Amino acid sequence: MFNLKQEATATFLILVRVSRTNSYACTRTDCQRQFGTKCASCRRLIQPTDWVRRARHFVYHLACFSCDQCKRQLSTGEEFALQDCRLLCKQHYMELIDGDGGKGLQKQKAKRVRTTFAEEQLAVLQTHFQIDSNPDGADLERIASMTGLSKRVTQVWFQNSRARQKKYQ
Amino acid sequence: MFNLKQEATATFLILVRVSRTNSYACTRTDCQRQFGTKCASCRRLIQPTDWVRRARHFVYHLACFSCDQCKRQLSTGEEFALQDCRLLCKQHYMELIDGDGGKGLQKQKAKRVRTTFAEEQLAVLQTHFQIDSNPDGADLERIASMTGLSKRVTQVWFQNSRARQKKYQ
DNA sequence: GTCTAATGAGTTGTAATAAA
DNA sequence: TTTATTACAACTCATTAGAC
Repeated sequence: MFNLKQEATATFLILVRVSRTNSYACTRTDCQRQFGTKCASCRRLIQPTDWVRRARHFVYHLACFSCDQCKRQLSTGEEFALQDCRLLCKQHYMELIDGDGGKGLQKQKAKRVRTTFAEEQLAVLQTHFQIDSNPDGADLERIASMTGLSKRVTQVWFQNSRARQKKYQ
Repeated sequence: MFNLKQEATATFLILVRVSRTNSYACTRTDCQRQFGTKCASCRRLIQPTDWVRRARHFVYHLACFSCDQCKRQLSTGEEFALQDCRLLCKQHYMELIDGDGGKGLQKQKAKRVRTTFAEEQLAVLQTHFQIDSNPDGADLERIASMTGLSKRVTQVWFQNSRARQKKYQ
C-alpha cells in the first residue's frame, strides 16, 4: 500500500496529447511489461490520436482519468491521489485517510470543479453543434470519445449551448 | 521524525538548473530505490531540462517546491523547513511548532514574497509574449513548465506585461 | 527614487447545479 | 428536457510593496 498523503500533496494534472514522441514503448519495470501503452484504467491500448493524462508512470485515457469512487472525471489543476494505479479525487482521498469526516477536517464542502475546454475540444463541439444542437445518447457518446471528455460534461455543454443560442437568438 | 527547528534555521534556497552533471542517478539509500531522479513532491521523473530546487537529498520541480500547507511556491533566499520530504514556508512552520498563534509571535501578517526572474526565464516569457500576449490555460501551463515557474506566477507576469504594453503603447 | 511582482476589487463568460 | 441560478476561471484596472 502506498503513502497516499505524500502522493497527493501538490500533484497537478497536465493535459497532454499522445503522439509518436511522447507515447513510449515497453519499459521493463517490475510492475509493467507491456507492448504498447495501455490505459491504466480500462486497460485498452492507447492510440496515437487519443487524449491522455499521465500520473507517475501510468497513462490513462482522458475520460478514464476519473475518481475510482465517484467516477467523476478529474480536471487540469485539480489535486488527486494515486492508490497503485487507481485514482481518487481529493474529496474521496480525504474520506479515505481520515476514515470519513475525521476530526481534522470539518466538512469543507467539496469545491465545485470547473472543466476548462481546450481549443480543439471546443472546435469539435461547435462543429457538431452546428450540425445537430440536440444529439442523442449515442451521438453524445461518440462526441465525448472524440474530445476525450466524459459523456456528462459533453451533455452539459450541449445543454448550456442550446440555452446560450436561445438567449442571443 | 525530523528536527524541524534545526532545519528551518537560516536555510536558504538556491536556484539551480538540472543538467547531466547535477542530475544524479539511482542511489541505493534505504528510503529510495529509483532509476531516475524523481521529484520528492509530485514523484514524477525529473527531466534534464527541468528547473529544480534541492533540499538536503531531495529534489523538487521548481513549481513543486511549495509549502505543503498554503501551496505557495517558495522563492530564492526564503527560509523554509523540511518535514521528511514535505516543505513548509516559515509562516506555517512557525504555526506548527508553537501550536498556532503562540505567545511568542503575534500574527506577523505574512510578508509578501516577490519572485525575481532569472535572465533565461525572462527571455522565454518575452519570446512567448511577442507571439501571443494572451495565452490560454494550456499555453500558460506549457510556458510555466518551460520556465519552472508556477502557472499563477506566469499568468501574473502576462497580466502585468499586457498592462505595461498598454501603458507605453 | 524607479520598475514591476503581487494583490484586491470589480467585470464577464460560462460550466455546473437546481428547479420545474 | 428547459430554465434559472450559482460559482468558478480568467480577465482588467488601480494600488501596494519589494528589489535594485
